[in-house]
Amino acid sequence: MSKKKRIRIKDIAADAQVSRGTVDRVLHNRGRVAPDVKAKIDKTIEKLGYSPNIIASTLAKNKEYHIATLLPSPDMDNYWALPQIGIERALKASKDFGIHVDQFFYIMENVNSFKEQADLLIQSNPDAILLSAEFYRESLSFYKKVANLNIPLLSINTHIPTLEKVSYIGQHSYQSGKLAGRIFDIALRNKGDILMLHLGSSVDNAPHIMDKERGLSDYFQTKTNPYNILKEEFEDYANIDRLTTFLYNIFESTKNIAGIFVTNSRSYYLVQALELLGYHDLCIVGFDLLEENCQLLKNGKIDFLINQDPIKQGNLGILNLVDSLLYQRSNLKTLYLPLDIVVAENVDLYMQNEIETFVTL
Amino acid sequence: MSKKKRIRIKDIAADAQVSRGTVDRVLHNRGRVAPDVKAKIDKTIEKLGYSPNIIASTLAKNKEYHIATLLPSPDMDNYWALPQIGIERALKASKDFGIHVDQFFYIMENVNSFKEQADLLIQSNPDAILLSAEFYRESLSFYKKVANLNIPLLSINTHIPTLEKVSYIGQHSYQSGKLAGRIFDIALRNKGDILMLHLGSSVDNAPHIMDKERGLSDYFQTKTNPYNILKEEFEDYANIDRLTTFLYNIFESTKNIAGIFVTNSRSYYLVQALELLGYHDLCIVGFDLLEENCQLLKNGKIDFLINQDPIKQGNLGILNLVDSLLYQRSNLKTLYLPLDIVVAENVDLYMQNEIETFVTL
DNA sequence: TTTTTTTTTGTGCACGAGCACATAAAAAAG
DNA sequence: CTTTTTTATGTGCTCGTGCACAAAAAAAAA
Repeated sequence: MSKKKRIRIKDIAADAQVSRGTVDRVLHNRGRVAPDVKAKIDKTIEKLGYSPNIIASTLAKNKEYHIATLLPSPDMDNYWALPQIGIERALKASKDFGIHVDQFFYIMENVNSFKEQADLLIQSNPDAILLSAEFYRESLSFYKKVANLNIPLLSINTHIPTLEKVSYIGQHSYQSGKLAGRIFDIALRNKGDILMLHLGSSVDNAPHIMDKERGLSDYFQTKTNPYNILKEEFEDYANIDRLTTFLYNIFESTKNIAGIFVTNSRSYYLVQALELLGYHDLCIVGFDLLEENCQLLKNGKIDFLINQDPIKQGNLGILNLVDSLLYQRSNLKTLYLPLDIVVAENVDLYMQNEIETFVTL
Repeated sequence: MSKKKRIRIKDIAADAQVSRGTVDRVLHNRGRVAPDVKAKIDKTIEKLGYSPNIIASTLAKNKEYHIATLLPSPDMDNYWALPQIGIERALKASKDFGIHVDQFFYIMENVNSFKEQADLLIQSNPDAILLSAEFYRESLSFYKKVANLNIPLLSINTHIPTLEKVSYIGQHSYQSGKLAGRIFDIALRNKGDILMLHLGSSVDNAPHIMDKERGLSDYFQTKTNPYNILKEEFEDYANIDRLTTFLYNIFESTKNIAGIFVTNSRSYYLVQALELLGYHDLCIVGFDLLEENCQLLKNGKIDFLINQDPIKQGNLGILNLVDSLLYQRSNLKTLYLPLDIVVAENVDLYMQNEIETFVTL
């Protein structure tokens, strides 16, 4: 509760008996300061403990920053509406700092639209980039182009570990597979087989999906495994009839399935098909708190959802970029967000939080 | 991607052909403006869409705010070190806005120190208050004193619903009891009894603990309950020998206990005692990600921890008060944070997030 | 009408930092 | 020992808003 006032440049100048301008040059390493004077000022700064007033600095700089995002369009995939909420919230908090967000959307599962939007993004000449690269190969060439620009780059949702220098905020996909394993282990009690279901296309070009697969397998590798694990992929998931037929065939050949792991946010499609088939006692583990999924969770049709917090991904993604722009420190690093186990009893609390406007500072 | 510039007071003044000062008076309802002029300016504001630049406003106001906190001392109870992390983080983000945090700590389970610190707090004449009132009766009288001050007041961790006007950020205790019920239901599979254990004193003066109790009971009320639920309270929990004896007696009289629900963050004491007694196969559900608890979770000695996110409670608590001070809007409301189910497979992700410095905007 | 009072409107400085430019001091060239 | 060049240091304006005070206009009193 000491009553010390915040130290300003002016205070340092007075203490070191120089002008504000000289202190300013020392602080920003602009040179043009006599060595002995610089030493003296450095000492004073150390002594008084200066930290810049970001408020005043922002106002004085009067600079505008443009953050460009490159994400899948929410129109095609409900999941991608969630990061938007976080981005919006971050923008609200930082628009007074001169931050603008220019959004570029590509069509999920359409490589060309990715390339196209990527080029448009680069043409827009942004000060920082937030992206989720859903295509492994194409994203590599994008990274290469961006590398020369020397601007902060951060990826969410899809971690490409090949490029360590690119920082990432999002789920630890491998670990989420392991977590799913644990959940099945608790819920199934050594009875029945587990079906791992990829509802979507070109899994081989999406490393994060394969990581989940490995995670689940590895979980059971460490113990004497009482479960068989089946892997299936189905592209035309939105066609419920075809999905139903597809599942029917699986159940015909494998009678013992007790749990199904849907490796993305589309478990609500699966449930529709299972309803048609009349399967009610399966343990379903899926991802993400889409409205549809949550409803089924409450009805007991889905047992567990693993939340990868896409809202927070968007929110922290932008805020981190803002931070690195304003403070021009490259603090960007990789951050794995928590994986929340969501059941009927706590889903509302997660949902409320997602709707609730957070503090807009 | 429209290129519209941010509207300033100056722009409104120009458009309405008045001076900045007049616009300022309209914006702040300071009066002293001719009615027709005010109407004109209001229309222009509407037309151009002004929103104040909080950066410039903060700088110009040059005002210092003092937020006082009244929380249990972390020295007595590790749990209370966690909100501190969140408070520290919030302070870092908002100190440039002239925010100061003055902390008052009371000794847990010592009513007098609460009253004493509460008085000191009021004497310090704060601009806003963050508190956790662990004593039901005493907190009521504190609320009464504070009500006259007419300053923002927000409570965390302990919700006193009797006073609806006091906003709250924290766990939904009742729901956390229900969640524990569900967890036992999944893990125990209709076998054995559940011991609900309060490690601490004067539960009758701590409504949030009683809410957890009700939640657990109610969960099983809705279904044909295969479990017996025992309730026990033990005050001298830090004395492992005595705790061990206490538990020994319980197990002697009740042979069928399969799960233990520790209603606060002190499950690591329980595990110490259970080790001495040689019980290894019980399903333990506790609260909060204390270092000690997390270690036991990874070792498999604790099965589940429910995270009430005390860090976020402290963080959002302060940030909300900051928000209401800076924007002088009373946006304070009650927010129930998510209840995270934490197991060995996701605990590290929660811990990493707690250590990791978040964006300091 | 003139003077006084009241109401309305305009202006200038401050907040703290950034940056351009002016001035002063020291070093190099004449 | 000047003059020129280089280096070092100081000053003044800017950002957008808030607020005190000055100035002007209108209304009331003389």
